[in-house]
Amino acid sequence: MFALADCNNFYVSCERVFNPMLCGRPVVVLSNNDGCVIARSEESKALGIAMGTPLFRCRDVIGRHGVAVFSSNYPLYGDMSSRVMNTLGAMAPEQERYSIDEAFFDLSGFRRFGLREHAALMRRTVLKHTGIPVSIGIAHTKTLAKLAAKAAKKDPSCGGVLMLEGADRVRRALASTHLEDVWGIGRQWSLKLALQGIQTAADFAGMPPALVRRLLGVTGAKVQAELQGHRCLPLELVRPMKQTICTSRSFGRNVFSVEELQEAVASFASRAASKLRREGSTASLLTVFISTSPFAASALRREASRTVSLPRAADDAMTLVTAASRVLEAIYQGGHPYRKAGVLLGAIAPKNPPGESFLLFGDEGEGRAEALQQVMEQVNLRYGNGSIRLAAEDSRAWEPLCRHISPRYTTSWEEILRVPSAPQAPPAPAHR
DNA sequence: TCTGGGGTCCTAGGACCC
DNA sequence: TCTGGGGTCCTAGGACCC
Repeated sequence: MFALADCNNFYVSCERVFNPMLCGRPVVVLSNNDGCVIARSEESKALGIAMGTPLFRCRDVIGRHGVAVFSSNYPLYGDMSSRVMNTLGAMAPEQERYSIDEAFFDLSGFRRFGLREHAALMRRTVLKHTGIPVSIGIAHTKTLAKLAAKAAKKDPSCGGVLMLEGADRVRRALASTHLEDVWGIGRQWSLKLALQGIQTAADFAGMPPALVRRLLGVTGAKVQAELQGHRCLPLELVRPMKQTICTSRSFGRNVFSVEELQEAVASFASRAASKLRREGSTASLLTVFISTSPFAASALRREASRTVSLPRAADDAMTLVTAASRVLEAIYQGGHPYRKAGVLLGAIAPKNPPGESFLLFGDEGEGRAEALQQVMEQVNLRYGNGSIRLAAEDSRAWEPLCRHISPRYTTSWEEILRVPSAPQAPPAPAHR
Protein backbone atom coordinates (compact mmCIF):
# COMPACT_ATOMS: atom_id res chain seq x y z
CA MET A 1 0.00 0.00 0.00
CA PHE A 2 1.09 3.53 -0.75
CA ALA A 3 0.61 6.45 1.58
CA LEU A 4 0.67 10.13 0.78
CA ALA A 5 1.42 12.59 3.56
CA ASP A 6 0.39 16.12 2.69
CA CYS A 7 0.92 19.14 4.95
CA ASN A 8 -2.22 21.17 5.54
CA ASN A 9 -2.03 24.73 4.17
CA PHE A 10 1.73 24.32 4.49
CA TYR A 11 3.05 27.89 4.19
CA VAL A 12 0.33 29.21 6.48
CA SER A 13 1.05 26.45 8.98
CA CYS A 14 4.77 27.40 8.97
CA GLU A 15 3.88 31.00 9.83
CA ARG A 16 1.56 29.84 12.61
CA VAL A 17 4.17 27.64 14.28
CA PHE A 18 6.19 30.72 15.19
CA ASN A 19 3.31 33.13 15.62
CA PRO A 20 0.46 31.31 17.38
CA MET A 21 -1.63 34.48 17.50
CA LEU A 22 -2.41 33.63 13.88
CA CYS A 23 -4.28 30.47 14.84
CA GLY A 24 -8.00 30.86 14.28
CA ARG A 25 -7.42 33.99 12.19
CA PRO A 26 -7.65 34.12 8.41
CA VAL A 27 -4.12 34.08 6.96
CA VAL A 28 -2.78 34.17 3.39
CA VAL A 29 0.72 33.84 1.95
CA LEU A 30 1.64 35.63 -1.27
CA SER A 31 3.71 34.59 -4.26
CA ASN A 32 7.06 36.20 -4.98
CA ASN A 33 6.75 39.91 -5.61
CA ASP A 34 3.62 39.90 -3.42
CA GLY A 35 1.57 39.22 -6.53
CA CYS A 36 -0.93 36.43 -5.89
CA VAL A 37 -2.35 34.43 -3.01
CA ILE A 38 -0.67 31.03 -3.04
CA ALA A 39 -1.58 29.65 0.39
CA ARG A 40 -4.69 30.15 2.50
CA SER A 41 -5.80 29.13 5.94
CA GLU A 42 -9.22 27.45 6.23
CA GLU A 43 -10.61 30.77 7.47
CA SER A 44 -9.38 32.53 4.32
CA LYS A 45 -10.83 29.81 2.11
CA ALA A 46 -14.15 30.32 3.90
CA LEU A 47 -13.98 34.02 3.00
CA GLY A 48 -13.95 32.99 -0.65
CA ILE A 49 -10.33 33.94 -1.41
CA ALA A 50 -9.42 31.65 -4.30
CA MET A 51 -6.01 30.11 -4.94
CA GLY A 52 -3.99 32.35 -7.26
CA THR A 53 -6.09 35.49 -6.76
CA PRO A 54 -4.02 38.63 -7.40
CA LEU A 55 -3.59 40.59 -4.18
CA PHE A 56 -5.11 43.76 -5.60
CA ARG A 57 -8.32 41.86 -6.33
CA CYS A 58 -8.85 40.71 -2.76
CA ARG A 59 -7.63 43.74 -0.86
CA ASP A 60 -11.21 44.61 0.12
CA VAL A 61 -11.93 41.22 1.72
CA ILE A 62 -8.52 41.28 3.39
CA GLY A 63 -9.15 44.70 4.88
CA ARG A 64 -12.71 43.95 5.96
CA HIS A 65 -11.88 40.70 7.74
CA GLY A 66 -8.46 41.53 9.10
CA VAL A 67 -6.75 38.78 7.09
CA ALA A 68 -3.07 38.43 8.03
CA VAL A 69 -0.90 38.72 4.91
CA PHE A 70 2.62 37.32 4.46
CA SER A 71 5.17 37.44 1.67
CA SER A 72 6.60 34.00 1.00
CA ASN A 73 9.56 33.08 3.16
CA TYR A 74 11.25 30.18 1.36
CA PRO A 75 14.19 29.80 3.74
CA LEU A 76 11.64 29.17 6.51
CA TYR A 77 9.37 26.88 4.49
CA GLY A 78 12.29 24.90 3.06
CA ASP A 79 13.77 24.32 6.49
CA MET A 80 10.42 23.34 8.01
CA SER A 81 9.90 21.00 5.09
CA SER A 82 13.12 19.11 5.82
CA ARG A 83 12.13 18.76 9.47
CA VAL A 84 8.75 17.31 8.48
CA MET A 85 10.32 15.03 5.86
CA ASN A 86 13.02 13.77 8.22
CA THR A 87 10.45 13.01 10.91
CA LEU A 88 8.27 11.09 8.47
CA GLY A 89 11.25 9.34 6.90
CA ALA A 90 12.37 8.05 10.26
CA MET A 91 9.02 6.29 10.65
CA ALA A 92 8.65 4.98 7.09
CA PRO A 93 11.96 4.79 5.26
CA GLU A 94 10.62 3.99 1.80
CA GLN A 95 10.01 7.65 1.12
CA GLU A 96 9.67 9.72 -2.03
CA ARG A 97 9.80 13.46 -1.39
CA TYR A 98 7.35 14.62 -3.98
CA SER A 99 7.21 18.34 -3.26
CA ILE A 100 7.99 20.83 -0.53
CA ASP A 101 4.95 19.66 1.44
CA GLU A 102 4.18 16.13 0.25
CA ALA A 103 5.79 12.71 0.40
CA PHE A 104 4.78 9.24 -0.77
CA PHE A 105 5.61 6.12 1.21
CA ASP A 106 5.48 2.40 0.63
CA LEU A 107 3.88 1.14 3.82
CA SER A 108 3.80 -2.53 2.81
CA GLY A 109 6.20 -3.51 5.58
CA PHE A 110 3.97 -2.01 8.26
CA ARG A 111 0.97 -4.33 7.81
CA ARG A 112 1.40 -5.98 11.19
CA PHE A 113 1.30 -2.66 13.01
CA GLY A 114 -1.91 -1.75 11.24
CA LEU A 115 -1.47 0.72 8.39
CA ARG A 116 -4.02 3.18 9.63
CA GLU A 117 -2.58 3.10 13.13
CA HIS A 118 0.96 3.61 11.90
CA ALA A 119 -0.09 6.52 9.71
CA ALA A 120 -1.92 8.08 12.65
CA LEU A 121 1.26 7.76 14.71
CA MET A 122 3.27 9.44 11.93
CA ARG A 123 0.79 12.25 11.88
CA ARG A 124 0.85 12.79 15.65
CA THR A 125 4.66 12.69 15.70
CA VAL A 126 5.05 15.31 12.97
CA LEU A 127 2.60 17.58 14.75
CA LYS A 128 4.43 17.15 18.04
CA HIS A 129 7.96 17.57 16.62
CA THR A 130 7.35 20.36 14.13
CA GLY A 131 3.92 21.87 14.81
CA ILE A 132 2.82 21.16 11.25
CA PRO A 133 -0.52 19.35 10.72
CA VAL A 134 -0.50 16.72 7.95
CA SER A 135 -3.15 14.58 6.29
CA ILE A 136 -2.39 11.04 5.18
CA GLY A 137 -4.15 8.98 2.52
CA ILE A 138 -3.50 5.26 2.07
CA ALA A 139 -4.44 3.20 -1.00
CA HIS A 140 -3.19 0.73 -3.62
CA THR A 141 -1.88 3.33 -6.07
CA LYS A 142 -0.35 6.78 -5.76
CA THR A 143 -3.27 8.41 -7.52
CA LEU A 144 -5.74 6.79 -5.12
CA ALA A 145 -3.53 7.74 -2.15
CA LYS A 146 -3.62 11.38 -3.30
CA LEU A 147 -7.37 11.16 -3.58
CA ALA A 148 -7.60 9.63 -0.10
CA ALA A 149 -5.43 12.37 1.43
CA LYS A 150 -7.63 15.02 -0.11
CA ALA A 151 -10.71 13.33 1.28
CA ALA A 152 -9.02 13.06 4.68
CA LYS A 153 -8.57 16.83 4.72
CA LYS A 154 -12.18 17.48 3.85
CA ASP A 155 -13.70 15.13 6.41
CA PRO A 156 -12.69 16.04 9.97
CA SER A 157 -14.26 12.85 11.32
CA CYS A 158 -11.42 10.67 10.02
CA GLY A 159 -8.80 12.34 12.16
CA GLY A 160 -6.44 13.23 9.32
CA VAL A 161 -5.94 9.66 8.06
CA LEU A 162 -8.04 7.90 5.44
CA MET A 163 -7.39 4.43 4.07
CA LEU A 164 -9.10 3.25 0.88
CA GLU A 165 -9.23 -0.52 0.96
CA GLY A 166 -11.87 -2.76 -0.52
CA ALA A 167 -13.65 -2.26 -3.82
CA ASP A 168 -16.71 -0.76 -2.22
CA ARG A 169 -14.80 1.83 -0.18
CA VAL A 170 -12.82 2.85 -3.29
CA ARG A 171 -15.98 3.10 -5.38
CA ARG A 172 -17.65 5.40 -2.86
CA ALA A 173 -14.59 7.65 -2.69
CA LEU A 174 -14.41 7.90 -6.49
CA ALA A 175 -18.10 8.73 -6.73
CA SER A 176 -17.76 11.61 -4.27
CA THR A 177 -14.67 13.14 -5.91
CA HIS A 178 -15.03 15.82 -8.57
CA LEU A 179 -13.02 15.07 -11.68
CA GLU A 180 -10.91 18.24 -11.40
CA ASP A 181 -9.78 17.09 -7.93
CA VAL A 182 -8.09 14.01 -9.41
CA TRP A 183 -4.28 14.19 -9.51
CA GLY A 184 -3.26 14.52 -13.16
CA ILE A 185 -6.55 16.00 -14.41
CA GLY A 186 -6.30 19.76 -14.76
CA ARG A 187 -8.65 22.47 -16.00
CA GLN A 188 -8.34 21.76 -19.71
CA TRP A 189 -8.92 18.04 -19.42
CA SER A 190 -11.84 18.52 -17.03
CA LEU A 191 -13.51 20.77 -19.57
CA LYS A 192 -12.82 18.31 -22.37
CA LEU A 193 -14.25 15.41 -20.38
CA ALA A 194 -17.25 17.44 -19.21
CA LEU A 195 -18.28 17.57 -22.88
CA GLN A 196 -18.48 13.77 -22.73
CA GLY A 197 -20.69 14.01 -19.64
CA ILE A 198 -17.91 13.00 -17.26
CA GLN A 199 -18.24 14.71 -13.86
CA THR A 200 -16.75 12.52 -11.15
CA ALA A 201 -13.67 10.36 -10.69
CA ALA A 202 -16.01 7.35 -10.84
CA ASP A 203 -17.38 8.45 -14.25
CA PHE A 204 -13.81 8.78 -15.52
CA ALA A 205 -12.71 5.42 -14.15
CA GLY A 206 -15.63 3.81 -15.97
CA MET A 207 -14.94 5.33 -19.41
CA PRO A 208 -13.90 3.09 -22.31
CA PRO A 209 -10.07 3.04 -22.12
CA ALA A 210 -9.70 3.56 -25.88
CA LEU A 211 -11.66 6.79 -25.64
CA VAL A 212 -9.48 8.02 -22.76
CA ARG A 213 -6.38 7.13 -24.76
CA ARG A 214 -7.64 9.07 -27.76
CA LEU A 215 -8.72 12.16 -25.80
CA LEU A 216 -5.90 12.42 -23.25
CA GLY A 217 -2.98 10.37 -24.59
CA VAL A 218 -0.97 7.92 -22.53
CA THR A 219 -0.80 10.32 -19.58
CA GLY A 220 -4.57 10.28 -19.18
CA ALA A 221 -4.68 6.52 -19.72
CA LYS A 222 -2.30 6.06 -16.79
CA VAL A 223 -4.44 8.22 -14.52
CA GLN A 224 -7.46 6.12 -15.39
CA ALA A 225 -5.64 2.85 -14.77
CA GLU A 226 -4.37 4.12 -11.41
CA LEU A 227 -7.91 5.03 -10.37
CA GLN A 228 -8.94 1.48 -11.25
CA GLY A 229 -6.28 0.18 -8.90
CA HIS A 230 -3.56 -0.71 -11.43
CA ARG A 231 -0.15 0.60 -10.44
CA CYS A 232 1.44 2.65 -13.21
CA LEU A 233 3.46 5.12 -11.12
CA PRO A 234 6.21 3.54 -9.02
CA LEU A 235 7.65 5.02 -5.85
CA GLU A 236 10.77 7.00 -6.85
CA LEU A 237 13.19 6.53 -4.00
CA VAL A 238 16.09 8.36 -5.63
CA ARG A 239 15.39 11.70 -7.22
CA PRO A 240 16.35 11.64 -10.88
CA MET A 241 18.89 14.23 -11.98
CA LYS A 242 17.32 17.52 -13.02
CA GLN A 243 17.12 18.08 -16.77
CA THR A 244 16.88 21.86 -16.57
CA ILE A 245 17.69 24.41 -13.90
CA CYS A 246 16.01 27.77 -13.98
CA THR A 247 16.29 30.97 -11.96
CA SER A 248 13.91 33.77 -12.82
CA ARG A 249 12.11 36.60 -11.08
CA SER A 250 9.53 39.27 -11.72
CA PHE A 251 10.89 42.70 -10.89
CA GLY A 252 9.49 44.96 -8.20
CA ARG A 253 9.12 47.72 -10.79
CA ASN A 254 9.53 48.35 -14.50
CA VAL A 255 13.12 48.05 -15.70
CA PHE A 256 14.10 49.83 -18.90
CA SER A 257 17.88 49.97 -18.99
CA VAL A 258 20.19 47.25 -20.22
CA GLU A 259 22.50 47.92 -17.24
CA GLU A 260 19.84 47.00 -14.70
CA LEU A 261 18.82 43.96 -16.71
CA GLN A 262 22.49 42.95 -16.82
CA GLU A 263 22.65 42.99 -13.03
CA ALA A 264 19.49 40.94 -12.70
CA VAL A 265 20.59 38.39 -15.29
CA ALA A 266 24.03 38.15 -13.68
CA SER A 267 22.41 37.36 -10.32
CA PHE A 268 20.17 34.73 -11.89
CA ALA A 269 23.08 33.10 -13.72
CA SER A 270 25.05 33.04 -10.49
CA ARG A 271 22.12 31.54 -8.55
CA ALA A 272 21.63 28.96 -11.27
CA ALA A 273 25.34 28.10 -11.08
CA SER A 274 25.10 27.37 -7.39
CA LYS A 275 22.01 25.20 -7.89
CA LEU A 276 23.93 23.35 -10.57
CA ARG A 277 26.93 22.82 -8.30
CA ARG A 278 24.72 21.60 -5.49
CA GLU A 279 23.40 18.96 -7.88
CA GLY A 280 26.96 18.02 -8.82
CA SER A 281 26.20 18.71 -12.47
CA THR A 282 27.35 20.81 -15.39
CA ALA A 283 25.35 22.52 -18.13
CA SER A 284 26.11 22.99 -21.82
CA LEU A 285 23.11 25.07 -22.86
CA LEU A 286 22.17 28.46 -21.52
CA THR A 287 19.00 30.43 -22.26
CA VAL A 288 18.31 34.01 -21.25
CA PHE A 289 14.77 35.35 -21.42
CA ILE A 290 13.34 38.79 -20.73
CA SER A 291 9.76 39.95 -20.89
CA THR A 292 7.41 42.78 -20.08
CA SER A 293 4.28 42.14 -18.05
CA PRO A 294 1.84 40.03 -20.06
CA PHE A 295 -0.77 42.58 -18.91
CA ALA A 296 1.08 45.55 -20.40
CA ALA A 297 -0.45 47.51 -23.28
CA SER A 298 0.24 45.52 -26.42
CA ALA A 299 2.38 48.26 -28.00
CA LEU A 300 4.83 48.00 -25.11
CA ARG A 301 4.78 44.24 -24.70
CA ARG A 302 7.81 42.19 -25.64
CA GLU A 303 9.16 38.71 -24.96
CA ALA A 304 12.60 37.68 -26.09
CA SER A 305 14.84 34.71 -25.47
CA ARG A 306 17.87 33.06 -26.93
CA THR A 307 19.74 29.85 -26.25
CA VAL A 308 23.45 29.36 -26.77
CA SER A 309 25.60 26.30 -26.34
CA LEU A 310 28.63 26.82 -24.15
CA PRO A 311 32.06 25.98 -25.55
CA ARG A 312 32.32 23.35 -22.84
CA ALA A 313 30.13 22.06 -20.05
CA ALA A 314 30.40 24.50 -17.11
CA ASP A 315 29.24 24.86 -13.54
CA ASP A 316 31.02 28.02 -12.38
CA ALA A 317 29.41 31.40 -11.91
CA MET A 318 31.93 33.37 -13.95
CA THR A 319 31.49 31.31 -17.11
CA LEU A 320 27.72 31.35 -16.86
CA VAL A 321 27.47 35.04 -15.95
CA THR A 322 29.72 36.00 -18.87
CA ALA A 323 27.75 33.90 -21.32
CA ALA A 324 24.40 35.17 -20.01
CA SER A 325 25.55 38.74 -20.27
CA ARG A 326 26.45 38.32 -23.93
CA VAL A 327 23.13 36.72 -24.72
CA LEU A 328 21.25 39.53 -22.99
CA GLU A 329 23.11 42.14 -25.05
CA ALA A 330 22.05 40.33 -28.19
CA ILE A 331 18.35 40.17 -27.34
CA TYR A 332 17.89 43.48 -25.51
CA GLN A 333 15.81 46.16 -27.20
CA GLY A 334 15.23 49.52 -25.50
CA GLY A 335 11.93 51.24 -24.85
CA HIS A 336 10.07 48.38 -23.17
CA PRO A 337 9.07 48.22 -19.49
CA TYR A 338 10.64 44.87 -18.62
CA ARG A 339 9.12 43.08 -15.62
CA LYS A 340 10.79 39.71 -15.67
CA ALA A 341 13.97 37.95 -16.68
CA GLY A 342 15.50 34.56 -16.17
CA VAL A 343 18.30 32.15 -16.92
CA LEU A 344 17.63 28.55 -17.90
CA LEU A 345 20.36 25.92 -17.96
CA GLY A 346 20.01 22.79 -20.08
CA ALA A 347 21.93 19.78 -21.39
CA ILE A 348 22.76 18.93 -17.80
CA ALA A 349 25.20 16.13 -17.11
CA PRO A 350 27.06 14.75 -14.10
CA LYS A 351 30.20 16.70 -13.39
CA ASN A 352 32.68 13.83 -13.38
CA PRO A 353 31.21 11.15 -15.55
CA PRO A 354 33.00 7.83 -15.84
CA GLY A 355 35.79 8.19 -18.39
CA GLU A 356 36.08 11.90 -17.73
CA SER A 357 36.33 14.07 -20.79
CA PHE A 358 38.87 16.80 -21.41
CA LEU A 359 39.17 19.71 -23.77
CA LEU A 360 41.33 18.92 -26.78
CA PHE A 361 42.60 22.47 -27.21
CA GLY A 362 43.93 23.21 -23.72
CA ASP A 363 42.39 25.47 -21.12
CA GLU A 364 44.81 26.67 -18.48
CA GLY A 365 42.24 28.99 -16.84
CA GLU A 366 40.04 26.05 -15.90
CA GLY A 367 41.70 25.08 -12.64
CA ARG A 368 41.87 28.66 -11.41
CA ALA A 369 38.20 29.36 -12.07
CA GLU A 370 37.30 26.23 -10.14
CA ALA A 371 39.52 27.18 -7.20
CA LEU A 372 38.12 30.71 -7.09
CA GLN A 373 34.57 29.43 -7.18
CA GLN A 374 35.29 27.09 -4.27
CA VAL A 375 36.78 29.89 -2.19
CA MET A 376 33.73 32.06 -2.85
CA GLU A 377 31.46 29.26 -1.73
CA GLN A 378 33.39 28.78 1.48
CA VAL A 379 33.29 32.50 2.27
CA ASN A 380 29.55 32.58 1.68
CA LEU A 381 29.04 29.48 3.77
CA ARG A 382 30.90 30.99 6.68
CA TYR A 383 29.78 34.63 6.51
CA GLY A 384 26.35 34.24 4.96
CA ASN A 385 25.05 34.08 1.40
CA GLY A 386 25.96 37.09 -0.72
CA SER A 387 28.93 38.10 1.47
CA ILE A 388 31.07 37.79 -1.60
CA ARG A 389 29.75 37.90 -5.13
CA LEU A 390 30.64 38.95 -8.64
CA ALA A 391 30.60 42.71 -9.17
CA ALA A 392 28.23 42.21 -12.08
CA GLU A 393 25.50 41.17 -9.66
CA ASP A 394 25.47 44.35 -7.61
CA SER A 395 22.85 47.02 -6.87
CA ARG A 396 19.68 44.92 -7.04
CA ALA A 397 17.42 47.79 -7.95
CA TRP A 398 15.22 45.23 -9.70
CA GLU A 399 14.56 43.18 -6.57
CA PRO A 400 11.04 41.82 -6.15
CA LEU A 401 8.73 43.26 -3.52
CA CYS A 402 8.24 41.43 -0.24
CA ARG A 403 6.52 43.86 2.06
CA HIS A 404 5.11 41.32 4.49
CA ILE A 405 8.00 38.97 5.08
CA SER A 406 8.24 37.12 8.40
CA PRO A 407 11.57 36.44 10.17
CA ARG A 408 13.62 33.44 9.09
CA TYR A 409 12.99 31.86 12.48
CA THR A 410 14.93 28.66 11.92
CA THR A 411 17.84 29.67 9.71
CA SER A 412 19.00 33.12 10.90
CA TRP A 413 20.33 33.98 14.36
CA GLU A 414 19.66 37.69 13.83
CA GLU A 415 16.09 37.26 12.74
CA ILE A 416 15.07 34.74 15.37
CA LEU A 417 15.35 37.57 17.89
CA ARG A 418 12.83 39.72 16.07
CA VAL A 419 9.56 39.67 17.98
CA PRO A 420 6.73 38.97 15.58
CA SER A 421 4.41 41.93 15.49
CA ALA A 422 0.76 41.32 14.86
CA PRO A 423 0.69 41.39 11.08
CA GLN A 424 -1.39 44.08 9.46
CA ALA A 425 -3.41 44.03 6.34
CA PRO A 426 -1.39 45.57 3.51
CA PRO A 427 -1.58 49.36 3.37
CA ALA A 428 -4.63 50.59 1.55
CA PRO A 429 -4.02 52.02 -1.91
CA ALA A 430 -3.48 55.78 -1.88
CA HIS A 431 -6.87 56.71 -3.28
CA ARG A 432 -8.85 54.96 -0.54
C1' DT B 1 -1.17 50.99 -10.11
C1' DC B 2 -1.23 45.93 -8.70
C1' DT B 3 -1.17 39.23 -11.76
C1' DG B 4 4.93 33.50 -9.10
C1' DG B 5 8.56 30.32 -9.83
C1' DG B 6 10.25 25.89 -11.01
C1' DG B 7 9.64 21.77 -12.90
C1' DT B 8 7.97 17.20 -15.83
C1' DC B 9 6.11 14.50 -19.70
C1' DC B 10 3.89 13.79 -24.21
C1' DT B 11 2.91 14.77 -29.05
C1' DA B 12 3.43 16.27 -33.68
C1' DG B 13 6.20 17.67 -37.28
C1' DG B 14 10.46 18.26 -39.67
C1' DA B 15 15.11 16.95 -40.82
C1' DC B 16 18.03 13.57 -41.04
C1' DC B 17 20.09 8.51 -41.33
C1' DC B 18 20.57 3.72 -43.93
C1' DT C 1 -0.38 4.49 -63.94
C1' DC C 2 3.33 3.19 -60.62
C1' DT C 3 7.62 5.90 -55.83
C1' DG C 4 9.71 1.64 -48.95
C1' DG C 5 10.45 0.71 -44.38
C1' DG C 6 12.36 1.62 -40.17
C1' DG C 7 14.56 4.45 -37.43
C1' DT C 8 16.71 8.84 -34.45
C1' DC C 9 17.02 13.48 -32.89
C1' DC C 10 15.39 18.04 -32.18
C1' DT C 11 12.00 21.62 -31.32
C1' DA C 12 7.78 23.91 -30.13
C1' DG C 13 3.67 23.75 -27.97
C1' DG C 14 0.50 22.10 -24.73
C1' DA C 15 -0.85 19.71 -20.93
C1' DC C 16 0.09 18.64 -16.13
C1' DC C 17 2.17 19.13 -11.08
C1' DC C 18 3.29 21.88 -6.50
